[in-house]
Amino acid sequence: MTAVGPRAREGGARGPAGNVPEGYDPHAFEPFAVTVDLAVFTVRGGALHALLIRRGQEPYAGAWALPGGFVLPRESAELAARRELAEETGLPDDVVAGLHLEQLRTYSEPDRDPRMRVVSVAYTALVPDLPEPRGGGDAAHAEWIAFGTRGQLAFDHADILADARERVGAKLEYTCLATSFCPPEFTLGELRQVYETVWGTALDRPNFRRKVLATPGFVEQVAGASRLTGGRGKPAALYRAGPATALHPPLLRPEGRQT
Amino acid sequence: MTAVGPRAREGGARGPAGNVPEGYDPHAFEPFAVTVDLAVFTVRGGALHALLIRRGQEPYAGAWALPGGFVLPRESAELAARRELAEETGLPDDVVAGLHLEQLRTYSEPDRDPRMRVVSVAYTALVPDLPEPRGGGDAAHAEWIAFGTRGQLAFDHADILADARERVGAKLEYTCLATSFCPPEFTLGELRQVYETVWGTALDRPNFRRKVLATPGFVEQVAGASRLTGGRGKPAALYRAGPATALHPPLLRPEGRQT
DNA sequence: TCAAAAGTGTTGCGGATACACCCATGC
DNA sequence: GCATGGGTGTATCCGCAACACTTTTGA
Repeated sequence: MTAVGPRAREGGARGPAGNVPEGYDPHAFEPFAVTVDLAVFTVRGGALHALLIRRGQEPYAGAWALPGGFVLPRESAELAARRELAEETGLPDDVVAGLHLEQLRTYSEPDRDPRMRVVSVAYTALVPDLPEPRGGGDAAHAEWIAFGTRGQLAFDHADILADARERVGAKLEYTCLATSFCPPEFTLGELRQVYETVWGTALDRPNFRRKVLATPGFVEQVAGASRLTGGRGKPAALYRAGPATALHPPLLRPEGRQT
Repeated sequence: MTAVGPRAREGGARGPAGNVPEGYDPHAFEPFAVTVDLAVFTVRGGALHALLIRRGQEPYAGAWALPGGFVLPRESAELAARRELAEETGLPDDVVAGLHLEQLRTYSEPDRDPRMRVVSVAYTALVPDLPEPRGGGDAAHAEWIAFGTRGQLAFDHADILADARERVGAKLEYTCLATSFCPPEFTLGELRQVYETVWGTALDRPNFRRKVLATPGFVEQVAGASRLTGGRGKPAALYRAGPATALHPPLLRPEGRQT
């Protein structure tokens, strides 16, 4: 079974990546399956949640797994991730099209799937607290699980989820992505809770407010609108996500780091 | 031709990523080739250089391309990248084993290679200014090219190289990776030149020195050793790379950004 | 009247920038 | 001696953390 193609490098006709030697037969060697895995996060009730799916078959039957699926022959990995996201979350396609999807990393250990060689491109998505993921089709099996609640995850999905969580925490420091966790209109208190939940830290309210407002394009005030948040207290002004993507200067989490 | 496997999702036996539906035939669909591409950088003579290879065959015959190659059936992508790096640079295997290799991103556009579907995992490596890459085998074709000098690159390799360069610039801000560009023992002036070259900015010498020395584990002084650098001037103390990997606080490049 | 949350003001400390200044070496 | 690069000291400035304080609502 050993591949003829991959080793064909004779005669200076070497194959740099993205390059196929002459006489290469696509079917001559054991193929790689290429899939996408999705680490979809939301903030719900002061806790970080991930979208997981209960597996119904071996291997890892009964375990939780990340949503995902195969990359189709004429699809980029990002498109596949977006398609799967729409299927699993039940969100309308146009909403999914506007979501921020970030490529996390590719997992390619030879034995990560016991059945065959599967190379998986992992993506991270941040979504607002949705009513419920039950949209139709695959979404029926998906559930929001509080981070760290469930035990073992299938395959290497625990690694992927941990990597994704770490990345999200770091991203909040120097990008405007926190607004992706919020509904279209939100208060600064809600935005602050996103940071506090992901970082597991309490932030100084006045200073947080100043920093956010001092970054041009991070948030834009919705004229005249306000909303009560905790039931009590002064109604808070409402804001929309602004056009900015980067955060200068960054919003650093206090104290080295805490998980 | 259209895949039976990838679409097989009937009966709740859905296939999350890293998961293969029952009855899946690995050879039933058009396979994906999985390769690695390497963006290898060095600093030579005050300019950033990338390791490139001149293509000898169509498509893109005569154009420059990134080194890389196929991931073998029992190999992770990182291992493949390390193996290719050893082959292309002619460095001894044990040196390559210690080098920092970072996964950049995966490129999966369906038509990035006109011949077949190739999904490529790109890696970035930072190496000291080596004598010459001519070691043997493939390395004979590799050359260090000053960044931006050569015109069109093959495939989407110009995108990959640009992404890698951007990432390297950002990484210098908050990691200790700059020492990877330096020989085992180096002066602070050489380290500063790495930053100045990659960022294209002049840095204040005294302040740079203080920042580097203020970060525990970034560099360690080699006791008693010193070396002349520009031929003239006071001999500079020699330093080794320390055990630290992260930079707290970060070493920010002045003024928003300049390419 | 009290609690809770939003919003504003102010102060003080730490760190970085921007220099001035000495040291050692080659020409 | 002078140019060149290494190394040290220092004043000023800016940012931000920490906290006090006012405002507006529900109970």
